[in-house]
Amino acid sequence: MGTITKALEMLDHFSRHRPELGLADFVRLTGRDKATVHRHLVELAANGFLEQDEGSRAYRLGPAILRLAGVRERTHPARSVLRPVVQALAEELGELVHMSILQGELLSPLVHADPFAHGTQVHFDEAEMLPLHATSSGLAVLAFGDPAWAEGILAAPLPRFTDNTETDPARLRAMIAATQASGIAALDRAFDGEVVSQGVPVFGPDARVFGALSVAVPRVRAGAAKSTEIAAALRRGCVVATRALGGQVPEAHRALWPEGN
Amino acid sequence: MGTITKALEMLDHFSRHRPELGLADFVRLTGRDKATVHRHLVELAANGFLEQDEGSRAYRLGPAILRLAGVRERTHPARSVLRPVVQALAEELGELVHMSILQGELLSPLVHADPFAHGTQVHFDEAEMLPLHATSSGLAVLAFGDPAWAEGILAAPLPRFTDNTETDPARLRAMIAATQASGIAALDRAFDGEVVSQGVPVFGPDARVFGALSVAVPRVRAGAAKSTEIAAALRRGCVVATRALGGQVPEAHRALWPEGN
DNA sequence: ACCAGAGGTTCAAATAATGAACCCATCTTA
DNA sequence: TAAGATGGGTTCATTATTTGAACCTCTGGT
Repeated sequence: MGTITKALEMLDHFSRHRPELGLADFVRLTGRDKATVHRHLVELAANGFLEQDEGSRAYRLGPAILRLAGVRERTHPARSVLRPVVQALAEELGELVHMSILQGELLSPLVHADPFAHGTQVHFDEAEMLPLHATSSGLAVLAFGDPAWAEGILAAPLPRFTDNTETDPARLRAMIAATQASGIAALDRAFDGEVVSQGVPVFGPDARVFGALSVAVPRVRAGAAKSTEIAAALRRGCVVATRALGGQVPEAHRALWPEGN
Repeated sequence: MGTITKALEMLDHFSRHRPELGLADFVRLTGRDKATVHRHLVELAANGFLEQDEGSRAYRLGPAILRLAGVRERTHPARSVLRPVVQALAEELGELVHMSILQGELLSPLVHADPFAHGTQVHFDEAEMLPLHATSSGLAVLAFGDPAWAEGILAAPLPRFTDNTETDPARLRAMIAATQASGIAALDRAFDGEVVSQGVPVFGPDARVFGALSVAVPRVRAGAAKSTEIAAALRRGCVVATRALGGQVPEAHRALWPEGN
């Protein structure tokens, strides 16, 4: 392992619950010699990747990271980063794939790709906001977002879009539980009367739900084999999209969407 | 220079105008051997600090940076990072110092510190939004923000707060020019009839104005000596605050607020 | 007055970084 | 189409940088 990697890996030890770490903490966490660790810390700090608290001498993430993140966001915004991911999935599956981000109590479509591989296609409007309880994307977000927040959504009156739209909180809770168990949300004609869809959550920094990735198939083409194929692709997609955003899958759920790497 | 620094400095070559760089570009920019540069690039990419375009093989800033920036923002938000800067300035000068951030066409106070060193104090309300044309903070932002945007502000009717509030666009343009030349905005009783103030801009990522740092003094204590002292402190403050935010002073104006380092 | 644990430093020994030369594409241009 | 130029990437002996045991100093607890 190169010196650069050793130094950069130290940055990974910071998190919401560990905002500051001292020299001794790093020695424990890395298992490396104190002198080595100290030199790495000093060098990271000299470059602004860490800064040291005057009083406690503890280290925290530095401002240089903010600057670089600003550059990345301006030059490669989430949308342009996710587009190739969505397109690759769509081409692989031959079906419509879309990525939406959570905004308040609705999902806002960010990118979609339709391979036009078949005669019948799913209609998708990027300007239309998606409800949480009636789409597979939404179900995925409800299942892996903050539970108290999800309860709040279920508590409000829920609109019905088709005969298959579920609006009963108790049954929705069961569907959320099933999604939490499998890692994949699946809905049959709940929003559009001709569409069957599956979705996975996508996580942002600090392992919070950022949005969802979903595949929508015309009912006429849906089937067990196709469903299995899509689920497998989405499991990968969850990890790829999360990684592209600099996000991370919550530790507790990591087994649901195995790391390809 | 350590290996870590060599690798990290490569990240600094990315900017809005240079979102992607190839191996040969880095060789030119760093002057180092191609093999060395390549190994550094690979190691940075392996840690997610860079990612490589499949097609062009060029490198761009990677998602790991976003993740770390998210952690830093959650654990050390701008306000808490700037508080010690503002407090140190206030104690050094014995006067009220505040930092405000630009929100639309007004400045929103973020932190302030009052050393209570004298009998007469400046009244400061953190809940009150500050106008751009009548405060030194605002003048600083107008002077170093986007010129077209600043013109738009001057084009609208401007409220008058005291007898000294300047509302004439032509005269305001002259004051902006003076601020651009000196690097310090100064106003005498333009917003509060008893207060004299000076301000400097603070820049965020990508060298755009983020807000302003300002010192307000009761008119009765104002004077040439004090004004000079404050200006010197603010020149430093601009650089310190900008750096704390991960921002950068625009290249063209760097001489106005010399780097302490 | 002592000990434990923190941050930080030193210098010989050893490991990891280095760079000249090389390979293989693709793209220009003669 | 052949020769040259440019770009990405790799190899391996040489070299220089990183490494870690021991040491220093300070603070807080008992």
